[in-house]
Amino acid sequence: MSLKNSKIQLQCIACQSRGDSHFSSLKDEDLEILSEHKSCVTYKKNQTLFYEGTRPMGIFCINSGKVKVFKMGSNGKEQILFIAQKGDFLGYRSLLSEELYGSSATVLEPAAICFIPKSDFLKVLHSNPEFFGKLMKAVCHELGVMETKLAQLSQKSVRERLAATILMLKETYGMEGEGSEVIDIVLSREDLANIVGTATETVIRLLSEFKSDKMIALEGKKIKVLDADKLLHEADFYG
Amino acid sequence: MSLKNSKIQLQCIACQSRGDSHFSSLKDEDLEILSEHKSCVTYKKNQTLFYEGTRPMGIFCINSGKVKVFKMGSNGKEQILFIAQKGDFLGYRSLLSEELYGSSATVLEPAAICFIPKSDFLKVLHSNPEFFGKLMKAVCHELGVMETKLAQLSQKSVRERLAATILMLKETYGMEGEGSEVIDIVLSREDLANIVGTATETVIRLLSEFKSDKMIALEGKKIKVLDADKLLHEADFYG
DNA sequence: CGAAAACCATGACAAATGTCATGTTTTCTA
DNA sequence: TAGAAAACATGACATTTGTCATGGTTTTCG
Repeated sequence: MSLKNSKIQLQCIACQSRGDSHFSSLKDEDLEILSEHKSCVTYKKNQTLFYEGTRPMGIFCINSGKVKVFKMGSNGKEQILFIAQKGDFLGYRSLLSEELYGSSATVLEPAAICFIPKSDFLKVLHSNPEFFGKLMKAVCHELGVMETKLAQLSQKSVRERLAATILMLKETYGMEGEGSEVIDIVLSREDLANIVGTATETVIRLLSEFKSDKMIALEGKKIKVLDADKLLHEADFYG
Repeated sequence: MSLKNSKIQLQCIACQSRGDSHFSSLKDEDLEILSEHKSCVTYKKNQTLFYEGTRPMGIFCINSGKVKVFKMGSNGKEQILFIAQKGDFLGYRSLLSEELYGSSATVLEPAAICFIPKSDFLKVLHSNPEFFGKLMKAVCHELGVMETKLAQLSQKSVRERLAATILMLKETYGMEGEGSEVIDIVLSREDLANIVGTATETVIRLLSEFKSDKMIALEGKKIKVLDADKLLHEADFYG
C-alpha cells in the first residue's frame, strides 16, 4: 500500500527552496507576505506540531526532518496517514475546510519547521488564483491517493501491504548502499506497523521472514532492500 | 465506519434543485452555461457511468437514484468508497486533478443523471471564485472523511464497522416506519460487504447475530433498525 | 557510566475472519 | 409463468492475525 503522495511544496524566502516545487508560481511579493510573520522553529524527535481535535492557526512548512501524520484510535493505536518531509506543508487542509485538525503530527527525526499564520496564507491564496488552482489540483490528487490506500487496506493481506510499504519507503527514502538500497528513515517497528495497519509483532515476524527469504537485510533499524522484484511479487502487484 | 460525506450539490436548471445546496451561490447566467450542453439520461440498475482508468469528459449530476462509487481490487473484489444520491455530483475530482478516473461508478437503483461537459463546468468554475472556494472546501472536507474511514478500517473490527455502517445508512436513508427506522436503500449483502470491507458471508452471519440480539430486523433486503443505542455500542463509539 | 526505559524478538495460544461446500430462497427473463 | 440465474443462508474448516508472556538488546538520560 503506497504512502507516496504528491507532496505540496512551497517556496519560502530564507528557507531552502526547491526548484521543482509545484508552487513556483508564487511571486516575490507573495513570498514576502508569507515570510512576514512566519516563525521558524527547530523540533526534536517526538515533539508534536499539532493535535487532532484542536483548531488550526496556520500552516507548517517543513524545511528539514520528517513528520508522521496520524489518527489515534479508541484503542490507543495510531494509524499513520502519511509521512511528511522537506518541502511539504501541513495543516492547510483543515484550514480550508474550516474544521478542527483531523489528525496529529509528530516529529520523527529532528526537524526545522516554519509556521505561517492563517491570515497571511489565506491572503496569498485568495489573491492568487493560479496558486489556488494548483492547491486544488493537489488536494484532488491526494484524495485519489487516499482512496487507493483505503482500497488496498481492505483488499490486501498484511504481508502484501508490508511488502508494498517497504517498496514505497525505498522509493521515497532510498539511498545507494553497496549494490542494494538502504532505506534512510528511522522508523520503529511500531511506526511501521501503524503505517501498514497491523500489530507490531506481526510486522516483526514478517520482517524476519522477508529477511530469511533474502528479500531484505536488517541492520539495526535500517532496512536494506536486496530483491525488489521479489518484494514486488509479494506485494501482489502482478495480480 | 461512516460513509456519510458532505455531498457536493449543484443546482441545475430544469433539474429539481435543492434549496439547501452548498452551491446556491451560482447565478442564473452560470446555471445557464451549465445547462447549455448538458444531457440528461435515465439509467437502469447496474449500468455504469464511468470506469476506473478512463478519461473524464465532464461531470455527472445525479437528479434521482443511487450510485455506488468503488475501486476494483486485483482479486476482483470491489471496495465501495461511497454511495452518491440525488443532488450529488460525480467525476469532478479527476477532472480537477487532470487524472484518469480512479474509481468506477455503477447505478444501484434506477437513476436520472445529467452530464455536463468538462469545458462548461470549468468555465463556470474559473469565472466564479466563490464557487471555486466552496468546491475547495468540500474537497478538503472529503479528504478528512476519507482519512477517517481509512483509520477506522484499520482500527475497528468487522463487527464494529458493520454496526457503524448500518447506523450511517439509517442516518442517510432512514425512513419512518411504524416506530422504527427502515433503511430505504436496496443493497445486496455483497455490496454491504464491499462497503464494510469484508467477505459477504461474514456480513450475512453478523446480520443474523444482530437480528438475534434484537438490534435490527430483516425484511427481505430491507434492514430495520430496532435498537440504535445498542448498535452504537457495538460500533464502539463509546471507546 | 549505569540503571531504567524503550524497543526488538520469538513462542504459544486465542480469536477473528476468510474460504469452500451445500442447500434454500428470491429475482430475473425468455 | 417456468426455468435459470443470482442472491441468501449456514455449517465446517483453514488461515491469518492479534494478544499475552517472556527474555534479550539497544537507547536514553540523570
